[in-house]
Amino acid sequence: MLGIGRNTDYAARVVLHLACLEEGTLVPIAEIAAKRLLPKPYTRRVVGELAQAGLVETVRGAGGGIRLAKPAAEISMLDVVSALEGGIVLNRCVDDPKACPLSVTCPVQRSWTDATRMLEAHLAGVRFDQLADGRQVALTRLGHPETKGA
Amino acid sequence: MLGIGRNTDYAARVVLHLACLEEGTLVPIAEIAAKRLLPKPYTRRVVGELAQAGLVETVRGAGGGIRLAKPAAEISMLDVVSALEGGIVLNRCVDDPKACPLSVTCPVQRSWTDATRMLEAHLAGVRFDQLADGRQVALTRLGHPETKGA
DNA sequence: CGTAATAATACCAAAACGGTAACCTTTGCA
DNA sequence: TGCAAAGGTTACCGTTTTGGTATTATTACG
Repeated sequence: MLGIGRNTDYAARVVLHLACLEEGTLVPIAEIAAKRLLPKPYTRRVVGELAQAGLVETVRGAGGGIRLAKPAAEISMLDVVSALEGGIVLNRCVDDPKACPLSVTCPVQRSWTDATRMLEAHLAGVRFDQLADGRQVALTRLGHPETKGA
Repeated sequence: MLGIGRNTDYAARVVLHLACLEEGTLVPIAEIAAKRLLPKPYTRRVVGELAQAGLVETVRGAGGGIRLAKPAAEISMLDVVSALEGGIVLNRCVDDPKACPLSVTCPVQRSWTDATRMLEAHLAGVRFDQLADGRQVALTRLGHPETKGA
């Protein structure tokens, strides 16, 4: 099945969680993992990749945690997918035309490239401020009284 | 990297090869593999999945081979991807909303579904008669004198 | 019956996936 | 000063997938 991995899914949930909070709120990874029902140790690695990609800032030490590195409106789903999956390349020849020795006259290559660009454009249009819109309330209703910052 | 596997790529090349020929032309798998530079034994397995999906017909025995099961115009890239990848499901929750316990109020789920549908629709619009358009000539120019049927 | 072809397996090594565990480093605070 | 809370890093683990080969049917033509 053509699709993303769990890590990308988890990353999106982490970013969404942060986007739902007051801008700049610092939250420990463990708390996010607990509230969003993610495996804690794995989530730490995932967050590491989000940080490397510059989507999230981390603060070490007691009282530390993570926060968005920029406003939610400036973070798209494509950013998250790129950070975790290393980009969208539907077929090898999209990245490296020489991967296929018949590429000179290959009409399929063009088709893969078009599809890739279209998917990229669509995901780039999905921004986390939209996704987060009024969602603090929802989480609270799910049985997590204090969203710590909301 | 988010993308298809080699098998799907190979399958597309096989279908393209057949689409370039006179409708109904029977070609041995070995010949396609040779001309399109695909690993022979692997290609046979791939063709098997194309046949199971009803995209290709096989004829056993001496003088046998494979041919398209329907006109190239009725075969889309989505058909090939579905046959080989088992469908497009960008995130697990697209197929099974209960996969994520927070799905009730999850705005991201909608976003994955939209992206999936969009990609499907695009690939469904890529049909092999378009791709094959006038391509017999090209193959011949690449140094394969007789395309056996063209 | 022999040969040319696909069908269906079984097998394989290597990589990726999803996850856990352990340990190190930094930091705030008593 | 020293503990505890947090993230950083690394190693490991079992399972699945990937990409591919080899083998053994089975079918059909002549």
